[in-house]
Amino acid sequence: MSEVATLPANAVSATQADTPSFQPLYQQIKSLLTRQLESGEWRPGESIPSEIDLAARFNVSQGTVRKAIDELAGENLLIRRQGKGTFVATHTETQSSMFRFLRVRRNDGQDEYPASELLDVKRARVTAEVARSLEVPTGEAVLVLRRLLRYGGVPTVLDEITLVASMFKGLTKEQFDAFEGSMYGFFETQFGVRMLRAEEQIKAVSADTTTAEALRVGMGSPLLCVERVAYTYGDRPVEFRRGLCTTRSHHYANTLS
Amino acid sequence: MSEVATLPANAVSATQADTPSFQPLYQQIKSLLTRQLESGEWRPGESIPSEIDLAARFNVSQGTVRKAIDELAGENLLIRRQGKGTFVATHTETQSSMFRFLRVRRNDGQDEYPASELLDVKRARVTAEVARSLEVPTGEAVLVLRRLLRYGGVPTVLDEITLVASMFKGLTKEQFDAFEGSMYGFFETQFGVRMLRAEEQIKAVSADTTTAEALRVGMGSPLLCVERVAYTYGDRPVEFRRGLCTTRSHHYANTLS
DNA sequence: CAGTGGTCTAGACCACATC
DNA sequence: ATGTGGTCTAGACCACTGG
Repeated sequence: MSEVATLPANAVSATQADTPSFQPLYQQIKSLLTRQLESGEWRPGESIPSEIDLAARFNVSQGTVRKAIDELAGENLLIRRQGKGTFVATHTETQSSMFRFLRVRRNDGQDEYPASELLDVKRARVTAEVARSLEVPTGEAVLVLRRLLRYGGVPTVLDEITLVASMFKGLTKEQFDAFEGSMYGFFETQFGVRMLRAEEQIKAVSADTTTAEALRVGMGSPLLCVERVAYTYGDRPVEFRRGLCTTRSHHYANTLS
Repeated sequence: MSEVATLPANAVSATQADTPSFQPLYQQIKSLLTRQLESGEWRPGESIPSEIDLAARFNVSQGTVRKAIDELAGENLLIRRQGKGTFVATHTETQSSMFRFLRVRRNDGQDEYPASELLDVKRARVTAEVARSLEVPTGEAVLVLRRLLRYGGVPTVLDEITLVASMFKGLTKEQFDAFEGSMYGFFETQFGVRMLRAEEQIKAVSADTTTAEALRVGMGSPLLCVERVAYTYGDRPVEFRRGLCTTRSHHYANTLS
């Protein structure tokens, strides 16, 4: 009972009839696991302890741990692999995990992953509008990356990415170019910043001169404007991104259910 | 044991070591429930039997039924309500259930549901392109509805909706106008066609003359073009929709996770 | 083979809604 | 008070993985 440091000494018992705001045991376990994930107790790609281990640590039944892990897996924080274990999700492993947040697809339905070219990295002060999205004071120091995605060599998406500078200390173009893998994989391994969730707002706009040139389309051509705010643990926003996307041979794909 | 007609006499036992393709019991229960939903055994909005009832009917434990229902609820086919029961999902009940598939939001973040105006209903033959999406032969008889969505009186989305005629026999503009509620609610109650899932492809286009007029924007203005294929039970496509959307004061919202 | 996650059971009790 | 879904347990066994 007193053997494990991570045991939740303050865990409420399963029965708590008079508690005004009832929280199930498995939710508490989930919170504990989330906190440990956030603190970096287990690195991305590593396995967490087995369900039986955790059940013993937390002094609950396996089924309760199971339900907590089920939810975390449903939120893509963990990945279950039968026979092997439960692993911390990462943006670095498979192609599909690297492009989990990319919704741009070919019109003919074939799978194709784009090549990314970082155009430049600049230090700047955040504008009022973006500051609101990032929940930081206006004028906060930020990094602004510009990036081009090419599908089969064809320039298709021009991204402008704003990051809170304090979380990405020392980020340079050279460091980025030396990295193999996706941008979120880069953030994860180099800065320990894990993108868990994002909200996107899509509009239609006309290409301005410089964008038209970069994407090789006519001035004034219609483009998708995809604005994204990406969040890490605790719903903390850490990235604002505005992507301009040609839809000659690609589209933005979404599933409703 | 022999009292209930719906009992699955052919349910495999829980253990089946040598079966090449193993299917868990709860998946079989899920299939049975899905079939009964599809057959209209329980109407949208009605409650299905309690977990205990179903467990007895199917001769399995309550936990197994629970897991089956959990998945169906996760797929939005059923809705659980603690203390009351489990209900067949519907597009007719609450505001939010009526607009479950609508992703157009105000830029300022306020909630607002649009007013719908059906412009016309026409009989036609399906084009090759749409036929492919609907998985019917080219030239199949279809209904084509045109509709305008207004947010706060401002025309914002112009939809052209193609339906396989054989599933919507007798649909007229008058019948539609007499109906209170959303379009999918109309389809559900009048024709028994339930939209369960949809895939959307989004592009940016320039407004043509007639669209510009309907949406009160300049000729050539950039618009979102949202193409949707909606599916009913068994992943059967039953609707193709092309929406043209102004994004002056609205946007298309999406969550990535 | 041992260890992991995945399924299934039976039973107890809790929270919520309704009568 | 009763019936519903929701939580939790303890234990058994299955399917998958890797040494």
